[in-house]
Amino acid sequence: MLHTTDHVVENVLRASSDAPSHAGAIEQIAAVGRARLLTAGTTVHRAGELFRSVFLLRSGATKRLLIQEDGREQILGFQMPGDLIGLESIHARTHSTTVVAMDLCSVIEIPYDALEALALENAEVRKLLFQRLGMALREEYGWMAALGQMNAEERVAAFLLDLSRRFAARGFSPRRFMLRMTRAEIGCFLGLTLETVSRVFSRFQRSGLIRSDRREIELLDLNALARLALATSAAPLN
Amino acid sequence: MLHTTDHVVENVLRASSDAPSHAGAIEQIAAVGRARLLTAGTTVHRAGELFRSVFLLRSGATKRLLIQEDGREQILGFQMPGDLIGLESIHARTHSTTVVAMDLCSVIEIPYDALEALALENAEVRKLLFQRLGMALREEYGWMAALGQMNAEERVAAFLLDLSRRFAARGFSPRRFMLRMTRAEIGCFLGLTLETVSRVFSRFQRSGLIRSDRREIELLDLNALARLALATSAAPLN
DNA sequence: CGGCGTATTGAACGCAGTCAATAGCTGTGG
DNA sequence: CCACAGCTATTGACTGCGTTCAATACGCCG
Repeated sequence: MLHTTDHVVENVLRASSDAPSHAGAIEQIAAVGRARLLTAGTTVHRAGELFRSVFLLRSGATKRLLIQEDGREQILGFQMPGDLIGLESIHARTHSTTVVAMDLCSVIEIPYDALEALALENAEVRKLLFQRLGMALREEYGWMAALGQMNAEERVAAFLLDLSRRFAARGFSPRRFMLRMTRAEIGCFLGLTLETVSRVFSRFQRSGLIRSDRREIELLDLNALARLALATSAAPLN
Repeated sequence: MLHTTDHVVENVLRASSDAPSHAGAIEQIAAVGRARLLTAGTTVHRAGELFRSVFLLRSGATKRLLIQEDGREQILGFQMPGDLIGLESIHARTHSTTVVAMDLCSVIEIPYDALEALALENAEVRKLLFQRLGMALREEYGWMAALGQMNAEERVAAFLLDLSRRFAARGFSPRRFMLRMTRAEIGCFLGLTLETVSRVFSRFQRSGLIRSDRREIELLDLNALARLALATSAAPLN
């Protein structure tokens, strides 16, 4: 009941992603791949590994991270069903980031050769690949602005609204959802500590902006949150 | 003598960029475009504008920025000769960022139609477009990690090393170069204030890491700087 | 029940921001 | 030629937001 994963599996086919593209192309891509099941904690791909495949996330949730030599790590984003994983390494030799399954994930591995062959004959697929790459870059720009300019409350608001928007794009409620990640992971993504994230959640709850009970979140005042997170990341320009 | 722009014009043909691609493809792309000259302060493209063209920077320097509704702005990166501008908006309706010339810039405007036609018949060009997009995304990941995890000194060190690496890739000295941007712009890029940037420069100079005289920078101890900026942004993994 | 991971909350500290004063460089006009 | 304005950079003093350290509570699963 509380798990959204199963629903996602059913919904991903019609609301494959927030990409402004036809579902057709993504299904054609999926058709040339092979399904894999990943348990929580296993990697989709790892930094330094040779690039061989792109992955389509069908169900579950993953996080992308960059691990520094000194051990510090930065979470670069969270992926949802319908997202393509590893696209940024196309025509590079190796992966530069690591993507880890946060729970049981169903992915479709699309070997690079098959993807290129498909892209060669299919204009829709070519278009989708560029769209997704460009979209990822534009989203990253938004988060860079968030980390560069916003204070803790604004970052958390932008984060919640981003999740809301992405859930909505997949046919789920934009007001009520389950967080798949810990406070520490949210902090690691937003450049904050887990304590600060927790404090902001509490503050938001006291001011009536959200209702938060551990991983369960309800956004009570989307407008107020949006006012806090004026940043572009929450409301993409394109 | 102190201006590097002229030299860049001569050098761009053989060291077109830090992209791991043949110069051939970039020249073929340039061939289908039309040269334009932009004075300092004018825009290459503006957020919200319809996407029509990609631009190849031939000489000069530009900055990409995201302007929030509340007026705050974040600099997302600085472009150097050989860089492609606007690629992230391919197959999107509009541009989401603004790119501004920081001095006299020579760019080649490549209309989208011409670029697509070229990409259709030329595998090298297709490959280059994916490489550049992926590279931009991976660099952005590095800067996101910098803003999320690094303190002021580490960020400035990473910034200087990134410039150094990019100048070197274009055939210039990696140890001695001119900054094209003000302290305020560096700060805006790194999520710091201009005062903090200035203080870090002074501290680096006192510790013998750099020699800095207004816009002129000499990196005296690249190793020490690299130790500060362990982050991936300065030393790409791929 | 007890142990472990996760979350909340408090108190004190410190890094970077803010405010402010000064200096230096550049170009302009008297 | 110097005076002056405007922009850029440097440096100091103080403040404050978010971190750090620490204690406690909560939930889940053996």
